Amino acid sequence: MQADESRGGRTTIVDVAEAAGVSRQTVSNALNRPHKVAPDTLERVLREVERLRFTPHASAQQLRRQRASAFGFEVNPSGHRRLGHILDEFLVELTVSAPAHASHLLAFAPDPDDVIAGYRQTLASGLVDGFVLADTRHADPRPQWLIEHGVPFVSFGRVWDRPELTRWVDVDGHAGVLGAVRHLAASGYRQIGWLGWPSGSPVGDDRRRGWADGLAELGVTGEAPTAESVQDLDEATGAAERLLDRLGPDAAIVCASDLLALGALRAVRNHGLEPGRDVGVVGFDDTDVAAAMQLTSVHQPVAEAARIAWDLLVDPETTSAPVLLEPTLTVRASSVRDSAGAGRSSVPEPP
Amino acid sequence: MQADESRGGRTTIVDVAEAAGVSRQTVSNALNRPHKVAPDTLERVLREVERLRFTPHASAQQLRRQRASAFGFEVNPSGHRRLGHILDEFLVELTVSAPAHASHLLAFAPDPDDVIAGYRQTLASGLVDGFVLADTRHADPRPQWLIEHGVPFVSFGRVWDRPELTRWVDVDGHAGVLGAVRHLAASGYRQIGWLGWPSGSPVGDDRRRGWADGLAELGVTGEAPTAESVQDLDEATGAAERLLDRLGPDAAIVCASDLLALGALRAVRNHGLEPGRDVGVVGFDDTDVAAAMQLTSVHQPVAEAARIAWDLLVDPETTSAPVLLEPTLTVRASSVRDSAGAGRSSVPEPP
DNA sequence: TTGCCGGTTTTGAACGATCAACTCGCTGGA
DNA sequence: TCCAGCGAGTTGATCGTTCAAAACCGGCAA
Repeated sequence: MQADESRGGRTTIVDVAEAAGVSRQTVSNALNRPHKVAPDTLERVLREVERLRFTPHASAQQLRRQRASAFGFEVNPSGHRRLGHILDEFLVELTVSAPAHASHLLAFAPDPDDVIAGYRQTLASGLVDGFVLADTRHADPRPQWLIEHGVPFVSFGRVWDRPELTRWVDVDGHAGVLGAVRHLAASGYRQIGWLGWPSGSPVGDDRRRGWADGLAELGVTGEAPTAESVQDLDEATGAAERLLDRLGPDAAIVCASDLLALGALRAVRNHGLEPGRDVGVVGFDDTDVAAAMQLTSVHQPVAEAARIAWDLLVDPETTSAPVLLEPTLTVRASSVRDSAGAGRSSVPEPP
Repeated sequence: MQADESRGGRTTIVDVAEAAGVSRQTVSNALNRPHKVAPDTLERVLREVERLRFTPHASAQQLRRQRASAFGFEVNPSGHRRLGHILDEFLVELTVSAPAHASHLLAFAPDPDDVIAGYRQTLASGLVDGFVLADTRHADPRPQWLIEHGVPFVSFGRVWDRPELTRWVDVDGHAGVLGAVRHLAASGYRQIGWLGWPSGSPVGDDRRRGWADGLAELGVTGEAPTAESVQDLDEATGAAERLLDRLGPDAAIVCASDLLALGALRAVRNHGLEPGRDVGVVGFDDTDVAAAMQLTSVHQPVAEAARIAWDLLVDPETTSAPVLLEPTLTVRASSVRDSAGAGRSSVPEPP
C-alpha cells in the first residue's frame, strides 16, 4: 500500500518526511516549531502526519531532549490506607489533566523502609523529571531531599515544616470547617462541639482552628466541648459518646474526618437520638461512606487541585504563589433538623 | 572527586566502563547477561556500578530495545465512579508488583468518546508495550481491537464475550457468593434471599448463580425470593424492603454488591429489625463502606490478582491458563446472630 | 558582478543504551 | 603443523528524535 512503511514496523519521522518530500528536521520543526516552517510546507507536512497517523516515539524524544515530560507519584500498598480515597481520586484527576500539559504520570511504589531510595531510583532512571507529593507527613524527609538535589516537585498539601516553600496546592481545612460551623448555626443547632484527632497533626490542628474561629464568630466564649480520638471507629464512637454527655439539647458535632463522624453517628444512635433531627453531625472528605450514610461532609475540590498542581509543576513561572482552595459543604440528612420521612432522606445524593 | 562525572550531568554506562577499565558493552553484559562476563571482571564492574550509583537511562534502553517494559492502565474521571474502590486498589497493587517484573505502569485517561483512540495513541508513542484491562464491559471494544493489532494485554475480569481468550485473572464471584450462603446457613439463618442487579450483567449473573447453587446444595427447592435493583442506594433500599416482606423469620439477604447490601441494611432497620440478630446481610467487595457498617462482605484478593496479571503479561509462556481466584468472606456483625455487646460492635444504623 | 541578508531547509552529530559482528588468545583434534 | 572452536572482550552501527550549524536561495544594495 504505502511505500512509507517499507522499513517495517512503526511509522517514523523519516516516513513522514519522505511522504511530504522534505527532510526529517522539517517534519520535526513542523510539529515543534511551526513558525519556522513556510506555510505551504507546514500544511503539506501536517497532512502527511495526519494521514500516516504519525506519533513521535516518546523514548527517542526523551533521550534527545533529556527530559521525560513525566512526573512520579508515590502510591502505597494497602497497609496505611485510610478511610476514604482522596488520594486515589487525586491520582485519577492528575492523570486526566496530564495530557493538557503534554506530560504523563508514573505511579511508583517505593520501599517503605527507604522511601528516598525509591525517589532517587525513579529519578535516576530518567523516567521522570520530578514528583508530585501527596500526604505530606510531619517531618517528611522528601521535600528536604528534593530541594537539595534540585528536583522539581509540587505538593498536594502544605509542606508544613518549611513555610518558605511556595510550590504547593492545598485545600483550606480551616475554611471548610468554619463553613460547616456557620451552616450548623444557620440550621438552628445551638451548641457545636468538636471531635478531632489528638493535637500535633498539622492538618487536624488546622481544621480544629476553623471550628474554634467559627465559634468565636458566633460569639461563643469560654470553653466549648471537644473530644479526641485517633482514626479508629470504635475509639471514635467512645469519644463521641463522652462528648455527647457534655452537650446540651440541639447540639451538633463537627468532626475532623468522615471516620470520626461515623463514630459520632453511632454514638448518637446509642444515645437513642437521631442524627440530624436531634444532633447534627458533619464529617470531612465527602467519601463514599459519607454519601452512603447521608452524612453532611466537607468536600475537597480534588480535580481543581490536580489541575493547579500541573500548572505549578510545568509552568512554574506563571503560577508561583501557593494556592489554597476553598472546599464546599455537601449537605445531607445528618445536618438537617426537620428530617421529614426519616430514613429515606430528602437530600439528593451525588452519584 | 570522581573523574567519571567529568562529562557533566548524569552517570552513564561509559563512566562506569572507564572506572572499571572495560568497554561499555562489558558493563552492559555485566548487568544484563552476567554469565557472559568473567567472574572477576563481573565483580569489578558491579562494584563500580554500586559505587557510582549507576542507573541505566530508561529511555535509551527503550529506544534501542524497541520495548518500553511498561504497560498502560486506563483510569476514568470521577463520573462513572462506583461505590468502593476495587479498581483503585488494583491499580495500587499493580504498581507495587511492577518492579518484580522489571516493568512499570503508566496510568492514562482516554477520551470517553473514543476510548480506542486513547489506546492507539498511547501505544503508538512507544510508552507502553501493552495494557492491563479492568472493568471489562459487555460488548467491550477493547479486547477486539487489541487482538486485531497484536497488542499484548491481560484483563482483570473475564473477557466475557470471547471465551476463547485465556489471558485473564478474575475472582470467582460464584464461589464467593456460594461461600456466603454456606456461612449464613451454618450461622443458623433459615431462609436466604438474593438482592442482585437486573440480569444481563455477566458479573451479576455469575454471582447470582453462586447463590442459586448454594441453595441447591442446602436442599432448597422451588422458587426462592429474589429482588433486583440497579446500583443506587434508594432503589436498593426499596427493593430490599419488598424482598423482606416475602421472607420469613431468621432470614438473610445475600447481595451482589456492598451498595445493595447497604440498601438492605437500611430496609432491615426500616422494618424495625436489627441486622445480624434478626436478618443476616452479606455484601460483595469488602469496601470501606462494608468495614464502616460492620457489614459481612466477600473480599477479593486484589494483590494476588495483580501479581498474576503481571505474570500473564510478562511471562506469557509460563502461565498460560486463565486464573480464577477464590475470594474470602470477611465476617462482621451483619451476619452474626447473637450480637452480644449490642450497640458497640453491632451494625450502626443508617439515617 | 559581488556580497550580504533573512528566511527556509538540509546535513551531521548526539542523546545512552544494546545488537551484531569482529578480534584476540588459547586449546585440542586431524 | 594447521586451523576450527570457544570464551572473553571490543568496536561499529543503530534505535528515532532534536540540536547546532551549514547550505541554499532569491533579492537587493554596493
